[in-house]
Amino acid sequence: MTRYGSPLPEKPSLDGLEAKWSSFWSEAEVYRFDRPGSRDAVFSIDTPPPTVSGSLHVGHVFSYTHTDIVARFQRMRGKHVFYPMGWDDNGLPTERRVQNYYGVRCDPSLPYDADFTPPTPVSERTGKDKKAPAVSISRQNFVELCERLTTEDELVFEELWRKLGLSVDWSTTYTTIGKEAQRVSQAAFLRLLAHGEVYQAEAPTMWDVSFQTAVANAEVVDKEVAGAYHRIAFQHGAEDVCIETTRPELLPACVALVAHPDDERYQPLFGQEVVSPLFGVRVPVVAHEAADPEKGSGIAMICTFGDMTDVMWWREFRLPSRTVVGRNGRLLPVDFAALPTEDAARAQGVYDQLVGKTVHTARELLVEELRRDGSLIGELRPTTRAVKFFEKGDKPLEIVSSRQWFIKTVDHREALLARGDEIAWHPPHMQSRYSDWVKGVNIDWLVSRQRFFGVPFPVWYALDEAGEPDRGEPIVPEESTLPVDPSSDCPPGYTEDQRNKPNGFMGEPDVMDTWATSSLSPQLACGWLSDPELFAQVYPMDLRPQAHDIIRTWLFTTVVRSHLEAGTTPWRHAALSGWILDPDRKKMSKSQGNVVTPGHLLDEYGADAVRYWAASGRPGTDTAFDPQQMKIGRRLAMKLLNASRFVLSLPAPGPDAATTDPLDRALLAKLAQTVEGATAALEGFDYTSALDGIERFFWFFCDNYLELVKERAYGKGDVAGAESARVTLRRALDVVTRLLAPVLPYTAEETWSWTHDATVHRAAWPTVAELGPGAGEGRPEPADVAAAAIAAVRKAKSTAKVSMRAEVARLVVRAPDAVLADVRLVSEDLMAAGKVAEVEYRAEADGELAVEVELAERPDGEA
RNA sequence: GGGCGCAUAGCUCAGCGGUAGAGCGCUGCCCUUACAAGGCAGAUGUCGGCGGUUCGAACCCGUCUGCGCCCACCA
Repeated sequence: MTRYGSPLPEKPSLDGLEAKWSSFWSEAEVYRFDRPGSRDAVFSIDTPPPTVSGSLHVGHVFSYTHTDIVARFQRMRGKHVFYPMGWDDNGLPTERRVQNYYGVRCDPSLPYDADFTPPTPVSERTGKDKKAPAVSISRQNFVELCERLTTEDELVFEELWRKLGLSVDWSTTYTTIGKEAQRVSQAAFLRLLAHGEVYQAEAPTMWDVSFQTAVANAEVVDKEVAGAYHRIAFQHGAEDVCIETTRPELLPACVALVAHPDDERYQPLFGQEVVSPLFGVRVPVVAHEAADPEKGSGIAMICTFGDMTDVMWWREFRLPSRTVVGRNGRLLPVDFAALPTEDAARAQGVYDQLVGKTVHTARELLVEELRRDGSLIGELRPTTRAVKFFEKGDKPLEIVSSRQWFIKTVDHREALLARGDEIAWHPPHMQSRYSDWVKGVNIDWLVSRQRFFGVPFPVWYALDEAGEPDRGEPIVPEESTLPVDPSSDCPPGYTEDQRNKPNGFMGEPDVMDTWATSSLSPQLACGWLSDPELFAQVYPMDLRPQAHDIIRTWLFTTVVRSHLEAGTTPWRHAALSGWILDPDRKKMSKSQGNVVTPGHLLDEYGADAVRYWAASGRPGTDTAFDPQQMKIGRRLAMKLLNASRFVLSLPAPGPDAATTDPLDRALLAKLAQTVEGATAALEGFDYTSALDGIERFFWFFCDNYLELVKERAYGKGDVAGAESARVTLRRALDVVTRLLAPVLPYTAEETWSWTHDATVHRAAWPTVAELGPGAGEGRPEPADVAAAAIAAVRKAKSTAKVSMRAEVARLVVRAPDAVLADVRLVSEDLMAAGKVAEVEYRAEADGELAVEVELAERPDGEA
């Protein structure tokens, strides 16, 4: 169906509108982005690419609707709206989904199997197959499975988005793992490398032992974990020096003790050595301001590494490295003969039973030994403490020394802070979230991950005669050859048979973190490398909509990349949406199991009703999930259908019809105010206030105006009056339909199609000027007094428990002269609508409009 | 410990210097020729506490309390 327009139905219905109009929009390319040739005519949106690792939930529906309302408004204002959709199919979430979905795991040591058939998805298996162990597959097979599943998932997502009515141009989608994403990520990386903005370093970094990868500071979250203080005695001559620790298993990693320089208890020890229990290792006692006399016993172990404070002390005091926790979270072998120990044999004996054990087990074993040894003093003191976790992980992070790639951020802190001032934040207080984070940046952005499904770093290393890589001078490809995979592609000047051979080369095994790619979403979406003409017209972008919890990750890193690559902010506006809370006011999230899936909501209430609910959540404000609000939205949509049908079924006004009646003019004055208010609100991304004003007008239009002018519009009075009512009804309806179109795109399209030849979503946004001369300066008061008077009549009838059709013998209207004058202007409509026989006017010196209603006696004698 | 936000009718929230608002829910009435998955009407509040500024404060300032989020510390 590509022809627009449909007949006025007998009984309008909301059912089936989504199917009808979404296919029309698609076939007619209603939302296609056409290049205008100039940046000024464009409104471009950096849509958040949803993670394709499961299903969309109602929170997505919520925030994406907000953006769509803005997009539709801007389009109607005449902007060429660049509104692409990305799919974030890169990285760990996808890996995890593929593992669970197919029951596979990646083993990089396996060779590629070209004839590999994907296993039956776990969810479709029956009987004992359900519990079959995971199948090991090669890295390339694994990556192919990731690509296959994300492609399927993306189709499901797109279908839902279309049903919700997002006005995305579906020909402008991008992914974060596809060829173009790889090319853009690698090219941006190489340019940073050339400018010295990215570097690699061997350093202690936070490490997830389950995923066995380094993680970035921004991805770290605190969780409260139960633990206990262990009081452990070190020996100093004949005396004990007691420390308290929640991590006794790090005792063999202890390289020093530290106390505050002013702490008199420990001042005699500074510069001396103490001896650790069980292991007999001599460690120095040092003084540092950061040591807190109030915590524990006031003197602490410095271990390699318990936390980032340890790292700081280790660096400042140039302490040795005694690594005990390995990358898999298990204890590594340690050779005590190489350490300054009093009794290497005993130390080795104690320690060897811990090797290969998890941190948890090692702790229990070591505590037993300490107790037996008598160096565990007193009882354990239970405590809860915040422990750092990878936000997607479920085991505490360890700090592991490893070689990683970093993008410089610390050096640019001031500049990045200033970039924040160039962005308009909605709501404004969200800027402080950004500023606080930037001010606190104290380590560079760690972008490498020791994983499989990600964008590879496009570098190789030459190997010397001993087979050792020269990391100082990485071999890089020409930008034109990107993307490359150094694990299968050969660097320039080498042949494949030199791979991993002395005097040959090796590929960089790491991949980039997801954020290293998604931080380039503006570059990806706007065709940075592939389409310079497009890029010039849409970048920097107008709007970044996103949730406030990823300001420190996505928003921050995007600003970093734009700053370093283009010397600009990526967008002019950032609109931060809130979360969806369940009825208990908890954040709705998958892990909590309180997620409501949007599919059935759309079926039950209709897309417009769901959108209406979404529009009730202000920018940046967490909003409760509320089906009741969807019912109201549905009622509004029904009202639009019915009111439209009614107005359009009245006799059409003639070509010379004009708004002449005072009530009609007052209505247009009211509408002019509504248009002004809604336009200003939407320009400031305040779709909630806009909708509030529009809705208020629309209900006034239906409940009061429509009822008041009904009789006149039927043609029961003079011709001029009837024509004025008919033309005003149509004009107001036409305008209010366009005002509602961004929120209720399906319903508005349906009613619009009854009288127009082209989609409402490309129609011009209403202006005050089109309401005719004088509407902008017109007085809405006559409409307000008419509404107040008719309300008084209704109230009287309601109180008397009679039908609204009951006759009124007399109205007595008391008000100051100016108000009475307005009432006189609308008296004929008032009398017709209220079935009033006579109106009496009594002038008062001041005070409000007061209306007395005298009901007519009924023929049967009852009042 | 620092920062940000929030506290208004039973619920969800708007109002942000001039007589307390909306919707839902609740109660009552009405099958009124657009609409019964409707319509009309009604009741409901020391606007978190305490001070201050002001002719006047839900609104501005200070302070306290409670809730949420972010950051830091986490021996």
